Amino acid sequence: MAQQEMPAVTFIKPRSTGTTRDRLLTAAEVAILDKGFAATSIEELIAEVGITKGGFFYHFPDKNALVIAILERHLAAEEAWLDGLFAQAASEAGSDDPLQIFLCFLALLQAQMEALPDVHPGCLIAACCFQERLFRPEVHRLAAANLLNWRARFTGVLTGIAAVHPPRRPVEIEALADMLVVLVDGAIILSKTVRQKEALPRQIGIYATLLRSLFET
Amino acid sequence: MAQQEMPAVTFIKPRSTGTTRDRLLTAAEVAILDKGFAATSIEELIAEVGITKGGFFYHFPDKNALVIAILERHLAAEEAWLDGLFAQAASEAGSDDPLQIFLCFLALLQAQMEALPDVHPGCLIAACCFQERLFRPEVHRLAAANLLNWRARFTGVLTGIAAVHPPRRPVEIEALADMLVVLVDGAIILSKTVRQKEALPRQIGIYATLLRSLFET
DNA sequence: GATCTACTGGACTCGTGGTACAGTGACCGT
DNA sequence: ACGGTCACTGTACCACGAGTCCAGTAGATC
Repeated sequence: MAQQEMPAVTFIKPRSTGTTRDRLLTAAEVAILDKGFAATSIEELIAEVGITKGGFFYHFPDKNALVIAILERHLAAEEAWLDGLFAQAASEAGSDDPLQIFLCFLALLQAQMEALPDVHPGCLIAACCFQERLFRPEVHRLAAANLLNWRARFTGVLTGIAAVHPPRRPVEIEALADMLVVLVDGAIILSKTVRQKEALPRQIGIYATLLRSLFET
Repeated sequence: MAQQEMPAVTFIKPRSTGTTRDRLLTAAEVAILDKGFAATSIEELIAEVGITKGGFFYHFPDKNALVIAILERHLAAEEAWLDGLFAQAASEAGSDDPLQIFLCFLALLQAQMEALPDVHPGCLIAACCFQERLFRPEVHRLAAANLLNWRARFTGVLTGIAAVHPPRRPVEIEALADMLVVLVDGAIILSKTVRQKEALPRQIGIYATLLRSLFET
């Protein structure tokens, strides 16, 4: 059955950088953020990476598994990035005051978002959120774990701040922690939709202002 | 070609309420919010409404046109709903102070979100945002117009407030207006993802607190 | 030399979007 | 009573993408 022509033209193109699996993940992540999960076809991914369909299904049992792998890789990277930003803020704040350190963190975050060349590419978690039934529960669990992680992180920081600087008005610390996450996700939607990349850094800035208004003496 | 059996069994089932087109829109809106656009098949919609594929394409040239129609209907309804809430707030505030009226509006909004039986079904605009390439530019334009409308509305209100109550700290009024929209969209993502319906009303509440912190004397 | 890994290549099924078009029952104006 | 329009039905058909199956194979490892 198999025709005997061109049997040995394998591995001509350079494997470029990273493993095939990793390059698939990267190509898929970019494509999903750009145009959504459903609009991203496996055929387009394998064309970009330079493998065949069989090769794709060798790595991932289905499209869902691909999303799960992307999310796992993304969450780890984000964790490291957040740790780095916090460490940098702690060293640059020039103070031990948790409020000053957090404000410094927010300024760093804002600066990074401002430095993006284009509107923020989007939030994987949000993208998953609106595709629910396309995914297995595992995807949902990963997304939830990520948001709860942010919540826990910022709740800890804000609790520390409130202990030193009693808030001017009673606030639920956890809701205030959620607010930053919510603001980032919401601002990504806004900036993508109205095509204004300033929207995201502006929201971070205003969050800092409101924190000052609430905690600073 | 056409077989002559069962020719006249048409219109047996009651047309239920509303036009077929409207019932299609409603079914599609619910399904899209529930599981996303891509996961919503035309076949499933026509089965629910009780028409055939030909009937669907009689009303809409394609799936995109369906989304556009849903968005248009939704935007009009939302406009009316916002007008109603503002009017109710103005009459219930017991004051001419724009800040008090806006705080009353926020309280009403919060109460409505609290009263939802389940997590908020989701934001059509956000759902569209993460499906970009599946849609024609028209869809994107409608979504952007909607967000800009909210922005204009709240910017007007907040400008009026700032004129009477000079803010404690300098803030960009427009960013503060965006913040409410951003908070609502972001909180919908949060509440859907971690399955906590309180997240949305809590964010509205905290927005009100922060406004007080900023504007109240 | 045997085995394992990471694929290739091709054939096939199924679901869904979308096209095309002839027919038809109910209603509406004349 | 007649013609036309509206709102569909019913059927047939194409394209495309997900996913399955599997035999073969180049290169590295033991």
